[in-house]
Amino acid sequence: MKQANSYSYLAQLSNVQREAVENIKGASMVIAGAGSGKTRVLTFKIAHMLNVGIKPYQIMALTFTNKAAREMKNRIASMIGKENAQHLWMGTFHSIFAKILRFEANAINYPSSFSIYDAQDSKNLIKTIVKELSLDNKIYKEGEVLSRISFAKNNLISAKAYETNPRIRKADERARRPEIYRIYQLYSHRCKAAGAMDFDDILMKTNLLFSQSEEILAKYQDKFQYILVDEYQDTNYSQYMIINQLAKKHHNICVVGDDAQSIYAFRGARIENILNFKNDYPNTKVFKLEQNYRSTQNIVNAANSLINKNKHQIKKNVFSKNDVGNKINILEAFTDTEEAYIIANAINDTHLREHADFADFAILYRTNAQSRTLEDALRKKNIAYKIFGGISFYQRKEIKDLISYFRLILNPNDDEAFKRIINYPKRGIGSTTIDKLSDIANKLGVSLWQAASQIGNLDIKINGAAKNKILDFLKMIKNLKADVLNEDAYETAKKIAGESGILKDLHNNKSPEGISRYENIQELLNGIKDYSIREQEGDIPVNLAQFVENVSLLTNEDNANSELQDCVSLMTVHSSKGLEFKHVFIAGMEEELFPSLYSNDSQQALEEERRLFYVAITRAENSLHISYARQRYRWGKLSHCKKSRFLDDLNQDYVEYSNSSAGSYNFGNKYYGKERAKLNLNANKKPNFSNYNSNIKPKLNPKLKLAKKLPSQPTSVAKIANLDKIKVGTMVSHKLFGKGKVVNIEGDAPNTKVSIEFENSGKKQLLLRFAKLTIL
DNA sequence: TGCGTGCTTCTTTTT
DNA sequence: GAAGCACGCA
Repeated sequence: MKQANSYSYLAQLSNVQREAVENIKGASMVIAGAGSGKTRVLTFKIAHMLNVGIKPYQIMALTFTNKAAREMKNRIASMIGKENAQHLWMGTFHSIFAKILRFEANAINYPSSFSIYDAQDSKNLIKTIVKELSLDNKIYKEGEVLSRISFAKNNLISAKAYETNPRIRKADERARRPEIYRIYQLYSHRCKAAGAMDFDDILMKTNLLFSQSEEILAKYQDKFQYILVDEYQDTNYSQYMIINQLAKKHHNICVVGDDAQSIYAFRGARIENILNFKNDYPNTKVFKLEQNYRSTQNIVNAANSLINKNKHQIKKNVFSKNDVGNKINILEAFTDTEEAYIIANAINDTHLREHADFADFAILYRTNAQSRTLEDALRKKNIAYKIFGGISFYQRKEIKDLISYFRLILNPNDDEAFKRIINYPKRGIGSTTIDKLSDIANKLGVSLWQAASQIGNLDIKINGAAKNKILDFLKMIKNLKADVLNEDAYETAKKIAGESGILKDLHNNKSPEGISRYENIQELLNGIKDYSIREQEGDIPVNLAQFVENVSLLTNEDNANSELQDCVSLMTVHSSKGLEFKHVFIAGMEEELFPSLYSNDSQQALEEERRLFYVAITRAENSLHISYARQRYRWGKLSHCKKSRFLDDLNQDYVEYSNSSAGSYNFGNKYYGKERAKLNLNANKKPNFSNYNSNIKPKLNPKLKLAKKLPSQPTSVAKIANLDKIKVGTMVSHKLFGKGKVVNIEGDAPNTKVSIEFENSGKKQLLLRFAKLTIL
């Protein structure tokens, strides 16, 4: 044990922070207001625990993202040395317990190489089940069924318990979805047969494991004598029970959180977990961190005035002793495009005037779809940016395809992976053959792989050609399987990408998206290389299995483009949790967007949205700009918007309004002035959008490598070049229908419908958005 | 069996 | 805006 004077780091903490850090034994709860140094307390506490002689492998620290875990680990390593920090059990609930489940897989009758189904896999499976049960897929929408199943799992309700629970069944009947229990049952069976778990299973099976075997539970209770949980307000019942069981023996548990920042109820998070913690552990010591070290007084005060409108909360007095700072700027723009331009300009101006780094800026929004307009504006200004979240790298088609090869090789029973790649790249195994194969598999109660393996022995109505093609496919997978466990991950992955034909297929595709997909595959391979270098311990190379086990649990934040250093961050408010920026812009502060349309029906949902806004505001250190647009392009249509009610919740002493027409807005008006002229906008006049063309693409700076976007839908000739040239009477030609004459045009772009009298096939009405027309 | 086109539908947040 | 589906042709 070290001498007291070696704890000099404790001097860097405030009194309360220090007390919380030094309280190691027993149950404790740290209620940490936004910006109060919560992460600091956690890192110092863990470092301190190690310093007083607790072994790193006795500590389990659960964080909300892998990135948070990694950063914390690094900070601890810099305080007490890498050696110790490495052996901490630190990560998300999902990654830590997946690790344990792989180790104990036997006990719950799973292969230790079980696959993890992501949301897309789960939805696909549900879709096939709904079809098989001949249910109406309009009533049993896969997303809704999945969230119902997810709700059950997060509350530890098994398929059997679901069936026999009258209250749940009634609720389903009232919602006119009485058959969900059957889908749930089949879904569970299929996952089991495929050796797969979905996200919620990881937590549920952990509970199962612990309740099933006292021996195993005791083992982990004794192993993890000290448990720390970050973001405790966002844990659900299933997570709560895991923690509860593990801590039952030694009672050394420390939870950290802020009820005001609970924003994941939609995922089953229970704010009560934090409100009731004291009931579970009567001797709990509570530490309240109330001083905000992050933001100016104006920002903190405004945030307080907002959150005070919520009824459900632990009363706290969050305060700041920083500068008063500027008032919060609230801007009204005419359109979403203009809003984006103003933000881009503001960032550029502040960058030039105050020499602020671009990395000091963040633009936050409620929905991922909003990023598009903002991106366009930033690109037009040549401002580098990176997007967190959105379609994550690992969700891309080509990436999922390659990873499905990995998954199938490691776990041949993985049906979702099997279906994905059996005919990609094209091998002439079409849907008819796959349907037949699924039928067989279902009848025998086995996986597709097993059904396919027996294809030679059975009297099956799959013709010779298809049979041979399937056998070839099986052979290829088996060959690749041979060296997967021994060789180094990168080499194996490269081999698979080559031999599966994926690389060749993408290489042959010279369209922009084909090229970008090829690049993405290369990026994944490089990522695997980086991963194995990072994770390697000693001389043993990291094999592919280790990579794949983790890849499904990587979060959006984990793969943010790391090459780009000095760039503006774009993300949803949800992803911004735990981060801070000098200058924050919150865009799209409009009714039905923020608060979301879906939160209208309940007070609870509205309060969660308000907490979400609170989280957004409290990300800002120095300056905060909130904006809303009067009109916005949404779902392909320009629609009117109303200012968000939350803006009126803010105490008006701390805010300052401006609007883009006043001309006094101090961010320079070069750009939006021009835009306005084009739009024919005027403060006193109703805006006229007849000249508004949302299809103008910004000129891109080719030198800037920016976040990749998915290819959009094919753009038609008419849409880009000839829209204004098509009038009644114009002669056009269509690939399918031949020559014709325009006889009528109705509706505004992009929903313009044209009626054309074709010489051969008569009158047809086409939607200009899709129709490819050549003007003659 | 594969592929292109046209059309419908549903629009939140994420481990 | 984008995914999914149906249809019809090769």
